[in-house]
Amino acid sequence: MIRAAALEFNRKGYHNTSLDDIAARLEVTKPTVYYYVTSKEQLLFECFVTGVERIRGACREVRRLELPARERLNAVLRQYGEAVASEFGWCMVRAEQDDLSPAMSRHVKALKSEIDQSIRRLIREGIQDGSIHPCDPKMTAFALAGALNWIAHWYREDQSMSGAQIAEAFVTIFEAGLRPRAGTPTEAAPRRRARRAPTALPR
Amino acid sequence: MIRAAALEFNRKGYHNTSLDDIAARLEVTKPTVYYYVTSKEQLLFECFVTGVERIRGACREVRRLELPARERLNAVLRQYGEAVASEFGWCMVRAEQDDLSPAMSRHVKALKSEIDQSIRRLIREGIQDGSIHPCDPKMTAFALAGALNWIAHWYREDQSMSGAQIAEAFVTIFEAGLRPRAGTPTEAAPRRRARRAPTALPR
DNA sequence: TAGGATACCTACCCATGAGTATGATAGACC
DNA sequence: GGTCTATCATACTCATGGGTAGGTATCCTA
Repeated sequence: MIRAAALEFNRKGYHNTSLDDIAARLEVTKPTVYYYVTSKEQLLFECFVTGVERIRGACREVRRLELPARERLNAVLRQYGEAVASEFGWCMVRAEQDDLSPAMSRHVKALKSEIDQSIRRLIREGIQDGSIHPCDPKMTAFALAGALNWIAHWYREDQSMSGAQIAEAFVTIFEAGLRPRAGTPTEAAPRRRARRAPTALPR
Repeated sequence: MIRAAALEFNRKGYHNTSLDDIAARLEVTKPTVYYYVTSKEQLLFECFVTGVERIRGACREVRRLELPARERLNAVLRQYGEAVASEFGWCMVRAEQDDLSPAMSRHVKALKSEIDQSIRRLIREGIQDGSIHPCDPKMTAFALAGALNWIAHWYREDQSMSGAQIAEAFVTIFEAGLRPRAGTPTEAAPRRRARRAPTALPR
């Protein structure tokens, strides 16, 4: 039921999906849907919760691990990425508070905030235990979550990479950053266009 | 006009904003709005284009610069971040193809793809000229764009940081990555919880 | 000062889609 | 064989909101 809703929201967006569409996918009629749920927004909410629970679970899991915070963070990010690439990713990421009643909206916000705080905490711990380079935990958490959330916007099942592979690739990028490291083969090219800067950088 | 629409979409989302709302903000009535635009979706489209043009401009600008590709990329990312933090950020980022007619949807997709390709190209060039650490250009571009796009979801004008400041913070994060670098003071703590790993990492 | 263009209004139409009233079928249990 | 409950359908109601028909006031120009 909620899975059918998730798949349909995925395809056409929340507002462009009618309950008749969802009913049609299940090969029943609209009143049957209302036999199981009380409203369309409840459907969206359930989809959201289903997806988000996986991430919350991962946050709880890593508490028990005796690992540097960066590795615990990576584990959470991997689960996060897979969750966003799942059929509930769309709902998790795109469930706007505008689409929900104030009560449910508060609930959604609370869950999102909890995850955000977990990530920030892991970053802070990582800075303390030396496994993460000092940075602004808030901005960094936003950057990480944003990159992963965005997966829901471009990823579709038929893609060549699995959710896990994407998550892994992202973790690698986050860890390393773009700047070349000493001791890594980087083609050692003599920076072709980099002779000088005749114009100032905009901004 | 399109600015008013953008602000209203920002507040309540596209589908939850009626043309009466937009008209009310301008202190006119709905037919007046239709005097200037032909449809609601055209309004969304115009907002989108307005925001995206800034980024396209930045992509063109940096072509002229004689700088390592990483610096040119950073310049684009800064403009990108500021654009997303602007009043048109919401429309740029959230304009779903589901909400637009096939023709406009194609147009939107083409513009988005153009920017995506520009970023990938800069990454490839950076890897070649040695200013960017070897990585998967496609995934990296997705990660960068995702992190920046996500700004539109959480940033609101009254925030303490300006769009430029956020963009700058993000560029720093992307460049450095999370891993601590040799020679940087990182509290040099003896990785407190990191004695051993009694449990396997999930996944 | 007539004619037209610009900018705006009041009052409507109508398709869509969320949600419901009411009743049918089919198995379970007595 | 009756009735009770779970499951589902037909056939509605009704608010919302995109879009339009047709008219008016202002102002510019000839």
